[in-house]
Amino acid sequence: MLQDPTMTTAARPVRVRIAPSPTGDPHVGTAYIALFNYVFAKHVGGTFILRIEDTDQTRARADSEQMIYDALRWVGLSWDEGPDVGGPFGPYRQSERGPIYAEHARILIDNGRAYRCFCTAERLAAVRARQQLEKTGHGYDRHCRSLPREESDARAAAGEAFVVRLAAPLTGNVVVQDKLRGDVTIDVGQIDDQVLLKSDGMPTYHLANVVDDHLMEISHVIRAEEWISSTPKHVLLYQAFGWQEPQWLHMPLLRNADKSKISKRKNPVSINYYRDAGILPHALLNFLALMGWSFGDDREKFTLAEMIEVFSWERISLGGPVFNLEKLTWLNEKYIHDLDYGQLADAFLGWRMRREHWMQILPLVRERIKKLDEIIPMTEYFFSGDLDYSAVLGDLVVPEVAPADVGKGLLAYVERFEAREGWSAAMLEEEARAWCEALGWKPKHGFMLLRVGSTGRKASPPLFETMAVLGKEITRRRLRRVAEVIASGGKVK
RNA sequence: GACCCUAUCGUCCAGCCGGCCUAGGACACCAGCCUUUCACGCUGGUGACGCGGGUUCGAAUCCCGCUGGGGUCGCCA
Repeated sequence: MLQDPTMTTAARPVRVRIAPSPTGDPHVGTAYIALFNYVFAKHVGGTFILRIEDTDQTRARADSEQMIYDALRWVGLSWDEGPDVGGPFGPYRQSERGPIYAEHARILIDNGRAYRCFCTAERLAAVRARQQLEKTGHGYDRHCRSLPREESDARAAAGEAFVVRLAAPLTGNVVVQDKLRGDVTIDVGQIDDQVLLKSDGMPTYHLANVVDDHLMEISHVIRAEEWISSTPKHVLLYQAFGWQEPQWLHMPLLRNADKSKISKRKNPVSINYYRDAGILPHALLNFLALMGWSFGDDREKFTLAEMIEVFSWERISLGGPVFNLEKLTWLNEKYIHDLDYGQLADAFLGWRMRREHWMQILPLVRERIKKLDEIIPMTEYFFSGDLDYSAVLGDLVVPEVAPADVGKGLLAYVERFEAREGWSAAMLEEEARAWCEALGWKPKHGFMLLRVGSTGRKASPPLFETMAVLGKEITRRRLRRVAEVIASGGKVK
């Protein structure tokens, strides 16, 4: 009788997870991977878990976690276990699991599969620089690996700062058995003595991920392709602990039009953008399902329930799918047309027509209207996605600056607010003034550019208040797009 | 650069356990029909197996090489 390797994992209850890091806007890639985890789990009657990977103290953002919950629920995905709903394997927030990681790092030090490293950042930089120069190997030079245990213990006890590193095997191969791609064999010479525990006592992704997946009894790790090259390290960790590996499945990466990994420089990536731009949640989810997966017949529009019913890994294709806004829009149109009038009214009123949204807009226009009938025409750009700039092309200029440079300049402003936390009129204005100064543009020219770019008009309520209400997602998209319009001389629509 | 993944229309997918493929569907694009307008809808069209070697009676389908694309090389995830 042949042994089916999948039988061993099939025997385990299926438990899968999405493990986003709360470092910014809820990413469309998170929804994408969450979808496949969710659908697979539901197809086999398994459990879908949400775990928050917030081990990077410096990057975690307070509002990000809530936005992830909201965005995932908005598209229609819900989890059986997670920080906000609890569950038997908690806590589900890694920042609350510190002692667990420390304990496990300790286990590895004791069994010789990890060691303390006291190297300073400066020494590491020097090592890296020399490797660069001599074009020799790469990675940590294992300087501290041979430290006697007594010395290591003593220095740690004395309070010297250290990290814990994986003692990767020096010879041999590691095989990653990927259910989607077959066996991937890597020479251990490629594997670095990866940091497991940072000097602040927090684990790195590699340790936290492996420890949590094991403790939470995750049966299948379904994640994006970008993780495939660190998977051998994870396999090594499972071996070091003596644990059973989960089944690995690496999904293809969503791409920009130029095939690079999807990024906000080239594509809207925040789920909130699609929401604000008028995309229906089910349409977004359906579209994501089409990225790398096919229904089996020619069906392109289907419900989550239908997808769950017919789901199979065999229908995954591995080429990186380009996220195509036009096709999303077409699918969304189908969803809109299938709504009855009552549903359409509810969808529309629940969208940006909400009272809270009007309460932000009205203070900007009240002084500017004489009759109620002026409100809609005057505020139309608060309810649009992309704008038509054909009538204002002549105003998208800065005196004595070439269009290409005007476009580039505009992008520089976007970069500025991207680098800032929060979203407020005050911040936007501060950056705008500094931006004009840096470019040597008169504020009136720079500001007009921002005004026309974000509203499509020469006349608007106070610019920065307006941008604040428009929101980061819409503003970013419009400014990036108008930069293209300018640089192309109006060719891009 | 090293390692790894990947490769069918511009884009998303089907086909890939070899013949039924003069390669199918969808988006976009073009043309026509419908229509007082616009849109929807309908009909048709343009358009791809990256290249080179094998294996085979026969290859988009299997094997090898090349090339292209992507990812990863952090005390970020």
